[in-house]
Amino acid sequence: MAITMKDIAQKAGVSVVTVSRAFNNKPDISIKTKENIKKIAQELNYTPDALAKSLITGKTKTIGIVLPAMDPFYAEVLDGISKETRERGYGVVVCNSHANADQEIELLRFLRGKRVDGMLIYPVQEDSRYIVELRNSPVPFVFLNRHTDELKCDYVINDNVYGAFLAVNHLIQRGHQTIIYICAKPYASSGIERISGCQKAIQENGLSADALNVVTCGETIEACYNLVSELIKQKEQLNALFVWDDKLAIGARKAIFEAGKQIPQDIAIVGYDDIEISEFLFPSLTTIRQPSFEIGETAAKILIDKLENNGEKELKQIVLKPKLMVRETT
Amino acid sequence: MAITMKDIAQKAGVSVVTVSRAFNNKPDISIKTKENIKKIAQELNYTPDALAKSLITGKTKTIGIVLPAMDPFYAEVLDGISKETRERGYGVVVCNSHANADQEIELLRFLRGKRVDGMLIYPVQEDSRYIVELRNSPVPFVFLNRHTDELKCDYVINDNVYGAFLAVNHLIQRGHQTIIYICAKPYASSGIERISGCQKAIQENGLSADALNVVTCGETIEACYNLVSELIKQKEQLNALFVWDDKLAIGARKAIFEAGKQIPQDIAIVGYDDIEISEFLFPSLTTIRQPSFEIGETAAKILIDKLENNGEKELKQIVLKPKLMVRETT
DNA sequence: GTATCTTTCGTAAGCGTTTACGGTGGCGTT
DNA sequence: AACGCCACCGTAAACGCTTACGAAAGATAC
Repeated sequence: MAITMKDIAQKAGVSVVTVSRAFNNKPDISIKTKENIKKIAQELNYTPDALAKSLITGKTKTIGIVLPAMDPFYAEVLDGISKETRERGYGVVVCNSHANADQEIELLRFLRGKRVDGMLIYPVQEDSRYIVELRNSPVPFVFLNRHTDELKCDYVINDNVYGAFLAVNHLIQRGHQTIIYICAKPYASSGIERISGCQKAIQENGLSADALNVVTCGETIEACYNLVSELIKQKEQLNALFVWDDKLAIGARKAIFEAGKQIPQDIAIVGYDDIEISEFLFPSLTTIRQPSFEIGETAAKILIDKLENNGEKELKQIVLKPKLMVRETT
Repeated sequence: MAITMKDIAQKAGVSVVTVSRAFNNKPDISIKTKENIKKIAQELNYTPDALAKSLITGKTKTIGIVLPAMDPFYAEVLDGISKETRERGYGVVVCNSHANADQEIELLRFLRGKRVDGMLIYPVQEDSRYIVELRNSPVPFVFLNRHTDELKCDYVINDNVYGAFLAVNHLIQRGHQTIIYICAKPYASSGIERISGCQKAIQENGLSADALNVVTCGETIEACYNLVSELIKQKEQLNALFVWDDKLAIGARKAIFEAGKQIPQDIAIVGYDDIEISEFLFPSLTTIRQPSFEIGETAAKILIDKLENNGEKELKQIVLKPKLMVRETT
């Protein structure tokens, strides 16, 4: 059994209430008693029971996080969240939905059960069940890098339209006339927006709509590797690739090199995210930098602000601008 | 305010106890009442308060996880843990110590406060404060991929001595006479063991001790990139590199390519971990595969087994064998 | 018709905290 | 001597749930 306040109270010859007050540094306990209590707590290696405390205060000082996967990109988002929550005295419960809508719902319930004060959610968006789940939930939340018209809520996203525009525009300015977009999640808000960003770049540069070719791909490196290998075999004029994210771009690169083609001479390639390794690939990867750390940090800030001034009802919908990082693959 | 059993009890015209019993499917509640209660709970979108439940049962059905960082390798360990915990009905609270001993201690306390049933710990091992912290803690735990002589406890590790041996032995058999080991954590158990594995390979192949050169490196890709760039400038005979992990190996590759050298013709390179992207680099990375997923899965299994048969006192110390993955960089 | 057993439910207590409120004793004031 | 005040601490109730125990009602037995 763990040590409780009762044990300390007994040993100190005071009541449990006095012990509680001593820990919370209330002014109506004498300094002597406080010190004595703290000394005894130290000796017994007492750890306060956060469950009991939360039960009564109604606050857990914890926020729940739901991510669809755990890869370098999400890790950076998580670091941003961690930084902010740590500074503000909050703990986090991180959950991985494995990009599965069922598990996502389960996790939402799990976190509600744990009475987290708020949630940061990177929804899968396979279907819209998560929306009814959230609508019926009393727990405040902020979306990470996703939004939906079906639910008015706070979010922090990067401007996917603009990001995709930057990528395709850059490829066109490098002289490419037909561009293939390898898209992993055409159903998610980010997918839809990026496709429209691609189209915008095509239009503004006066190319015809069929200059853009959107291909759907699985979310593993291997899937992208296989897909690009196939594309190279089939298409004669494949010379500009915009890939869903940097991770998949690694698969694409491999397929290109193995086909004996040069990057960027034969085929140019642009990724998305700018994860840490992108800069250190050889040739280094041209990509669209998402402010991943900042997305996490900002979302956490908005959520905690909201938790602490309960009044605040105003929606915060932040759109961060991505940035084109021109490197050696274009 | 969230819905409680009291609300349901009122609406159903029964007592709170009956509601509790209905949810736990006790046999002494009529089927009719059970169904009615469950229907009402559904309507009100009731979520049981896990805090209150845990307070009284003494179990949270949650295990705490402390990781020193969040990168592709740890993500795989985490996936292994997730799989096992999910199947056994446990939730997880994931924490990142940022390879910082102070934060690690804080997290250990945080998790104890949250009354997790057990912990899975990947200790930083910068100093030994975590040991006294754990010694004074009533919470069962299992170490992930680390161990120490100072504390008799359960762990699941990969055989670092053997892994390093495989790497260096492979380089020697490829004809290399002098080998540089770029080591990131010479103080941790894994670091110490890998260095000794390197030495063993040197000895068994009849080379003199100074054929091995251990260099300490920071833990970022950039640090390794800078280090290897310097090494190339300084050393004439640098032709075989064994690098701490695959992530750092990416930095090393870049430095080598930029210096105009070829891999593996001029310089051969072996990594450690075999993260997903290693296979898809070009040239693909020869590396030592750690069974990362399995480490997480096994550790979780041991911990939960221990939690569920309280009797079990026997220490489980599992050593998994790493595997040499020969690819194109050697 | 009484005794006994079953089924189905309620009452009371408690998990480890916090918070509102009340009480004691010592001191200064008049 | 009576009063009030302040510093310090205790009592009681509550948070939402579970568990042990008991009780009311119907069913079964003789």
